[in-house]
Amino acid sequence: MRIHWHRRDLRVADNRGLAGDNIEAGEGPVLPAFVFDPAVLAHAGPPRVAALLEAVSELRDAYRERGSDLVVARGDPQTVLPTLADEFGAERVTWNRDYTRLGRKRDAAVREALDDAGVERAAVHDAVLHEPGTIRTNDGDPYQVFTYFWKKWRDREKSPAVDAPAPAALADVEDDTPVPTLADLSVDEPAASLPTVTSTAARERLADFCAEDIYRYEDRRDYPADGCTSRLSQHLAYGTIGIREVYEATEEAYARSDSDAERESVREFQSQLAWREFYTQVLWFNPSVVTENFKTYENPIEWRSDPEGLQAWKDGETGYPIVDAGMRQLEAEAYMHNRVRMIVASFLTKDLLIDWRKGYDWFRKRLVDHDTANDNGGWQWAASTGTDAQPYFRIFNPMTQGDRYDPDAEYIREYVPELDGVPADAIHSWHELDPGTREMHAPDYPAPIVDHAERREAALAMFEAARGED
DNA sequence: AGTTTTTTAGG
DNA sequence: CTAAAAAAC
Repeated sequence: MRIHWHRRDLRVADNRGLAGDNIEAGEGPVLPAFVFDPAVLAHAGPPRVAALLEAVSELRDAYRERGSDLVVARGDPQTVLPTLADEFGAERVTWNRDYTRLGRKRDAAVREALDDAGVERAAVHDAVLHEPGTIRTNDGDPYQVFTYFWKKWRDREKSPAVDAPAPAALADVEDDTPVPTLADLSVDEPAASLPTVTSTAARERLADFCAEDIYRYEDRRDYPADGCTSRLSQHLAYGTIGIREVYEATEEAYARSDSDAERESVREFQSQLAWREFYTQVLWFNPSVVTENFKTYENPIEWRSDPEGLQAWKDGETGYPIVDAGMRQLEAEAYMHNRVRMIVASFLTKDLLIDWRKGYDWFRKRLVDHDTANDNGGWQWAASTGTDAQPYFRIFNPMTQGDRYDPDAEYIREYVPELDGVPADAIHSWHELDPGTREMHAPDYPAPIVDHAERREAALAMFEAARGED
């Protein structure tokens, strides 16, 4: 018997480790298991733990429908897994590889514990189409620039989705250990209304997206009021859908297109999948990026300490409407539109001049779809500390961005009720209205807490100093 | 995956 | 004079 240890691959279909793809999977049935690891849970906020519980419950249902069960345990995996192997007489444990620093440390400890217990084990690449290290520059180095990575990624052959294991391949077991509740795990009920994070929801979403919105994606993905993005991020974060299945659906959409514009739009979406894998390989080769700048400047960057500014940012009370709308969407839905993520990240780092780590930590606790590689890559990009760091090109003007991507202020008004009924042109020129006019339009909405033009200069000076120039 | 300033074109 | 394009940062 083999145990498949589920982590961020909470599905039965298109699961390479579960299917025993490309590994010596051994004889006998597969016993699926999930371990609630306090160290991992401590790292997540309520939205992510709630989503995890939902996904694990549905996974268990899927196994029960197949006449098997998901064994649920709690504790440190390095002690739990050898115990489970012993209890069920499993001679082998498999899992899908985790590319984060924390995950790799945990997996190394589990490897050692299983070796000590005389249990065989194998880790499988599953979460990405092209595993870290397989796409390199012609000199053999991992890519640090997306464009060239993308060209190779796009042209390389992809492996197909793998089938769910047949019921006969699964262990005939029953486990009456309940999936823990939030209370069992001492985690608060999330304040946000969360998306459904299950394989069923993921498949529906993928099918819907590929039927229609994928063809508008290129033109409309940056308009947060449009809602034509895939909304697959939480599913990719938990693995409630497999990446090969996602890719195949986009290829089918490509085959159905009847114009170059539609084909380009599908490719544009696929490039977003490639961004995910680009940042995954950046993280794999540079595990310290979770806490350190990817790019080293001559001198340390002199980020400011501004607890009030940070709090206003978190609360969505900065007086910059698009920034506040984004931060309030995060609070309400544990989610934020990607364009707005860039805007609020630029605002924190380039207007408030606050260290990106403060923002990254907030996102990590709040976002239901948090993914270390993506979020860290995004934050370091915005902060000009990541790959392709460009201080001059990465200072967003929050008014211009709002005006350009939410021209009718539809998105802004949805999340900032104080601005309900205020004309779009007043919203987009909020920073230059005189206090009396602001008071007249929206007495409860704050004035801008900083002057963007001034802070833009300060940000440039901060990077000049870091670069060691006068 | 940008913004601001300067230059040029057009009425 | 405005608006679009190009250049600079």
